[in-house]
Amino acid sequence: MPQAPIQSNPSTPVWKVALPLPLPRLFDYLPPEGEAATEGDVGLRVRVPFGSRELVGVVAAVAAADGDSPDLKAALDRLDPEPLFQGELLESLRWLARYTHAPLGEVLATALPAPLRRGEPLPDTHAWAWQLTEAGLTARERLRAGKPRRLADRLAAGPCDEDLLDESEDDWRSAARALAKRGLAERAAIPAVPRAPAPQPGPALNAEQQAAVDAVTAASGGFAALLLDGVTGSGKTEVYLHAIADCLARGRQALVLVPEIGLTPQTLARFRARLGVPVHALHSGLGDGERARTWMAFARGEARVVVGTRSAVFLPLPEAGLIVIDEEHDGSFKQLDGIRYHARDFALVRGKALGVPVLLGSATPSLESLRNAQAGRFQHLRLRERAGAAQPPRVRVIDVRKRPLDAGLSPELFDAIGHALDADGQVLVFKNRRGYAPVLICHDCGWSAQCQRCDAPMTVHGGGRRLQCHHCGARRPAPDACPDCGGLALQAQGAGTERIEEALTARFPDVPVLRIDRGTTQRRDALEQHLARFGSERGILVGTQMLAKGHDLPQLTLVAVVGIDEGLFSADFRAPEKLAQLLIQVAGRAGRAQRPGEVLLQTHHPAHPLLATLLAGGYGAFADNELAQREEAGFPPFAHLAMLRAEARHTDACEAFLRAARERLRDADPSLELHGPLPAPMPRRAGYQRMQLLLSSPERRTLHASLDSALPAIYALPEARKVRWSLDVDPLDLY
DNA sequence: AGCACGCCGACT
DNA sequence: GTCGGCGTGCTC
Repeated sequence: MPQAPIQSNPSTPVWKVALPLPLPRLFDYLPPEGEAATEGDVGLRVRVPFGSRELVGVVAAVAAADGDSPDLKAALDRLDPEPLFQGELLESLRWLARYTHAPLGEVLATALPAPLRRGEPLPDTHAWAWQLTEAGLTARERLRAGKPRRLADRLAAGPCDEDLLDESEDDWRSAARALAKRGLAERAAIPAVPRAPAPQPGPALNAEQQAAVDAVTAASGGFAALLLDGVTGSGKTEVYLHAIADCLARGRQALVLVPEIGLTPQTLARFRARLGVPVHALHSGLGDGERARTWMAFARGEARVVVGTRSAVFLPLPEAGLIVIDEEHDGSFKQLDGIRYHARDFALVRGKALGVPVLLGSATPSLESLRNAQAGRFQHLRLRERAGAAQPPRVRVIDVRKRPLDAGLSPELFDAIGHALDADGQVLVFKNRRGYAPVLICHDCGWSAQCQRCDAPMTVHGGGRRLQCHHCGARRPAPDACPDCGGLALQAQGAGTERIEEALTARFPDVPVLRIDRGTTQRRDALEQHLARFGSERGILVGTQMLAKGHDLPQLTLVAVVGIDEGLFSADFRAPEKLAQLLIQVAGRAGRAQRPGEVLLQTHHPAHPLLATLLAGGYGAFADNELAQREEAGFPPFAHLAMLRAEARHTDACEAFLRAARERLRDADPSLELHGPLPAPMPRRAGYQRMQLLLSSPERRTLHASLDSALPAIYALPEARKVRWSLDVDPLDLY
């Protein structure tokens, strides 16, 4: 039925609703008939008519309607009795919308689990308990000895929480089913109440760890940013666990953010075993329902600890006590599409608003964080000692110039691998390129296999039989003959993990070789399973990024890193930082236990300053040097960047939009540095042409002020409707 | 972002 | 003669 427009009194307050649309404004609605809009409605989820459809939005403000807005429609529904977004979270999300220059409605939608975003009712977060029935109470003593009897005996003392059963009884579920089938026991919903923590003691802390824990404890009760800068194996996690245990003991909630590959069953098990309270996990592998339940359990103050990836930074924390960001330098904290937020930076904003300490840990801190520590904004805590008896690995550079290579591996490397295997050690060969080979070329005419939809060569897979584009996912069989000259001299050029695996298998036929990359290891827990099967026998692991951290491999005695030369000469100003972090992280995998480890770096540029600095002075020396260079060149953290990107079928539409946008920005602030429009480093991707305009300013405020004043005009550009455009504040890649 | 309205090609 | 292509305009 069409909604009749209702004439409203211009001074009556209305709902200003943030809707999940790429439009930078709020929409006015009257509350449903018979209801009044009050200040207490701010943060409420509401269902509203919008054009010919219905949307779920959030009341962002209650105020008089805009004078010039058309006749108002009434909202259809209040979705919750109380506002879902309240207090600190709502204010921090408003900050995020301003900072990313994104519409508030899109930011709020991003912060919600999908079912709540769709307007579904709030999920139950009741805990479940088991109890004996009347029949069970009388029949218990007649039960035969066994698991059901043991469970019944336990329940005779009173109802028992499933979480507690999980911790103390194995296989209680089948016992419970058996009892339930005979009507002796039943499952009942009970209110979820945070349990008093029962922490288990861990290993004794060394002096540096204790000092770090003390610093966090001393900071509790107010905001503080603490950078825990600790070499690999120095026991950062122990510091987190102590700080979290202290937070729990004060009756407060703790949020732990970890990179995508850091959230393993092992990590969770360690947290659970030590903290003695339920530890919630939050990551993309979870179902929608579970994510929504976790969100609500935190909103209701029932849940205490969460270990989660990027999006966990949006959890409500009404009783917050501590935020931890592990591997704070990791790029996966930055979202690359939709709302382009950085979870580490947003966590700092939330910590400040909540008045709780934020602990950022890394063996290889980002240059941004090191700069903040130098400037006194972060407390700098250092862990220099490796915990236990572990020795730092020896690092050796292999000069491969003029050496014959097999799959990119030098004879010296094969020898070193052979020796390590002879000593019953495990070997890791790290190559940051998956597939068989990065390109297929014709040795007769020079043709190479390019993706039809991207400006990129196709990667060779399947031992040379298939071609795959790593940018758009296109696949096709490799041709038998050159499509250009018809010749049969097609060659896979270069080497990826697959080809290295092949070469190693050929060279060491009696040794297991396991390849780990996104091709072999899609699922979250597959890495664990593969490594478990690999065991602690002698063998070779070949892999990408995925192997740089996470799982402990105590038998690893040799780590070889090949293919670092691209990183030494990349155009990306962050390439040296990424490479240094990668080398340190990978090297950290060697010799984590009693056996001393060795790291081999294979390169054509053994005298490169990055390697020299890193080897002589470690990550700290590299970082000092790199910060000086960034300052010299006017790059972050000494300048502040934003990237305006546009994509369209035709490049002229992109260019027209970015030129017009540049004029608006120039008008807003003549001092703003503008670079472009330029073609993106890969100009065509999945059939779309892409261009970009880089904004840079030494002052963050200047950058944001210019964007604030120019963006309304940019939204309104006629050229804007012919492209897909986006703004990325603090871009990580200039791509 | 959707979705409707609106003017030009190959089909029952 | 219609179904449908996606250009463009709007959404309280």
